[in-house]
Amino acid sequence: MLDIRFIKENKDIVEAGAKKKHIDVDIAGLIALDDKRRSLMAAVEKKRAEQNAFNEKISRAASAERTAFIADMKKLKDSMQKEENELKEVMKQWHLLMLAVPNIPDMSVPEGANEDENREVKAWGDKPQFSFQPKNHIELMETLGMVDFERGAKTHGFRGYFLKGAGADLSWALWNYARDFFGGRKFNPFIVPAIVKKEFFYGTGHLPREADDLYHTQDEDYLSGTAEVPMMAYHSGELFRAADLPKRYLAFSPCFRREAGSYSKDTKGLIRVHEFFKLEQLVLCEAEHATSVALHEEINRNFEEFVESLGLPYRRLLICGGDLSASKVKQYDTEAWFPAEGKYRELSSASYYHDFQARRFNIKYDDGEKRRYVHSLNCTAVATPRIIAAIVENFQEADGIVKIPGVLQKYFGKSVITK
RNA sequence: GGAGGCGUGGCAGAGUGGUCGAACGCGCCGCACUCGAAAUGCGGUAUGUCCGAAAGGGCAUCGGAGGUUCGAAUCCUCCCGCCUCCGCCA
Repeated sequence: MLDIRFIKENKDIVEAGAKKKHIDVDIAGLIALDDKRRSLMAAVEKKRAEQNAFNEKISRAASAERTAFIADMKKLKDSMQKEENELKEVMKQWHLLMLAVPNIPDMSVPEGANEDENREVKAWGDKPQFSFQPKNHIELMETLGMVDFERGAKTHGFRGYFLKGAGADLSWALWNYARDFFGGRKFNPFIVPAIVKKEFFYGTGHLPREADDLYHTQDEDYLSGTAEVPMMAYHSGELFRAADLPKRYLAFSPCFRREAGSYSKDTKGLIRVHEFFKLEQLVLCEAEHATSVALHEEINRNFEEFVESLGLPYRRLLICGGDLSASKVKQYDTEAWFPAEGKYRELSSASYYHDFQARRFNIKYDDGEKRRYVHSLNCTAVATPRIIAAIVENFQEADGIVKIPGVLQKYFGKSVITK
């Protein structure tokens, strides 16, 4: 959600932003509707003022006089009815249009129609060179008894999986390592609900756009695909002091994604699954662009350093306008190298939103002079099991065993996974 | 799941149809008194939105959404949350 005053004063910027994101939105129509909304409000409020003034008279009047006054008031009320109904209708349309206005992408976001035009801006690490044909994570993990897809499909269905043995242990090791790694960077650990009220998905921007990709319950609640939703909802409607900011959270939750519309993609393995676990970095900060930018770089670097500490080769993608969702200002993805496939796959996504989400969640802070909406940002800390697939593929040996990265060994308890 | 109770400003707590955006108290801010502080006295102290250069003014808001009424914190309906008891349960 943008500020209507900002939209009116910066019509060209808003329109150019939508165009860069390849989103159609009628800004001129919105502005015309807003003029209508304001004139209707003025008319209705004037009559209400009249009515309020009269109410005082009625309460003071003697009963004979009162009857006459009340008759007058009935007339006034009837004359108000039409404008009130019109205003209600205009407000409804106005809200819909306001929700449709996308956030403005940063200058540094490249032009581009879709994900094919995302820009690689950095690559780190040496891709492993194997003297043998590297196996994919499916074969490796099945052989090492880390995963069971067959019973996963039997139990859950398509995309189902069980992690077992070293697969389960490696998950716990990664969570615990991440908890220590990010805890050392001033993040507060949280375990958050995954079943969340529908309204909050509008706040983050996941609804209405991604409705098909979300599971929901018979109570009309939704299962969140990321802890970003409950973690933002946690502070909804709250007011901070500037001194309390920034807030840094490390939120752990199960994540549920229907993966509707991607039925033909990644149908095997642990890359694309219906449920997984994720620790997410989420930050709320003061409403300064420079602060948002600095924190965005920081939380993205946090993840890169986490991946570097594991020794996984990766690249950083700068997401182009056409692939940037409506609510975001800018996004980096971190992709790890998957040697068996011979390509990079996403491990993390770091985004900032300015006050776009905070307006919808009504999260403010008092800067000493006035109340302002906070800025919000988020970035993956670690998502299992996808990162496990990256680890086993990169650190496999000729005999099918997998070496555990040094930093993980004390959490995993062993330095190698063998049959 | 069943039964009952409750939701008012930063806190506490009145208010059951009419000058109620809301008493009293606490807290907080300013001023006075004081060398200073405490105590005391006086004044101020919600949010959102619209108009306005500003001063100021209008409107809305008593958990949320609707409704009844000339008029709703107060009455009605639905929803949400909290508390107590019963049931069930990791």
